Amino acid sequence: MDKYDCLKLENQLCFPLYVASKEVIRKYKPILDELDLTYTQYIAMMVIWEEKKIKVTELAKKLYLDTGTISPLIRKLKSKDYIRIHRDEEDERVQIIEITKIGLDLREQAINVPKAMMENKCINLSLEEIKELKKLLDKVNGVSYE
Amino acid sequence: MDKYDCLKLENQLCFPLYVASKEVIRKYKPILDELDLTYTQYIAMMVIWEEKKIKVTELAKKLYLDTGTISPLIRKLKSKDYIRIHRDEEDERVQIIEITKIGLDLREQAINVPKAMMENKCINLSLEEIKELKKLLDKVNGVSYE
DNA sequence: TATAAAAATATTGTATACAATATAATTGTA
DNA sequence: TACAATTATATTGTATACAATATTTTTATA
Repeated sequence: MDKYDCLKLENQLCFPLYVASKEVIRKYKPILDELDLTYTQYIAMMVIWEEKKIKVTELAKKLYLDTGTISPLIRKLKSKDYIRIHRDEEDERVQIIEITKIGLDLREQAINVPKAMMENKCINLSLEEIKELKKLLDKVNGVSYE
Repeated sequence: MDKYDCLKLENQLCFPLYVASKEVIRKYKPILDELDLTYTQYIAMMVIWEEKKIKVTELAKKLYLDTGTISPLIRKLKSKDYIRIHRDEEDERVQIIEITKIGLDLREQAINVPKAMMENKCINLSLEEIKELKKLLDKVNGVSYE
């Protein structure tokens, strides 16, 4: 018990958080490789599949991503023809993302991703623990349920 | 309730995990800026402060980092004179990291980092919740207590 | 004891991330 | 209605990350 205890890796919350995030994303990789998607591209597509049409700013906000990350990300998704991009006629600053036919087809394949993660037991927690973990993380993120 | 529910962002565990990790690291930034350390450099220094002397491979293992990440990381810490690096005489492949005087001095300043994170209420959880969250994350990471 | 396998690093390539800065379009206001 | 403030994006710079590949040294084995 000395004054340096607060600097021990094992006493941090941030570190297991950082490790868990990276390790879970790493487990997605072989599964997402089959869809030619990275993890970041996958969560972006999740939003786009849901919304069909969304402004770049809204997408960035939902994903908690910076403009410097979003710009090349949507360029990439566009180059894969999963999305189309056009300017808003009402406001020329705004870019609107729209899902393409190919993007929608990808969704059908993507349904197997969560299934595969489950089956490979990629997260070693019970359903109860997963729920509890998600609740705590949402609280950290300031996400509230109504 | 349709077949696409499993692809909704709000139904994922990975996403709040990914967001929480990034957001917590982002909150460290202004505090670590004063020590001229990035988050990754900070957790590396935590290990080195504790061990005083450690092989690169061991450090990489403790931090769950790839050789492609560790190599430039230790180069950076060396350029800041926080560490010294020399080859193991027993095994010429091995690099040994050692803390310097400057590196040890930094530790005294770093003691204020966890304090500052607390005081700024950077993580909006009770002590009880933090403990529970850490326990769940450690389980995800396959870390066990004895 | 050659030689294959393993271990420790380094390097290259691709993809994030975010801060800071810049630019163009829009909106608010004196 | 000029002009400042705001908004939406893009770009640049720095730092991660990890997979794949290469190199050097050590160890294991035929």
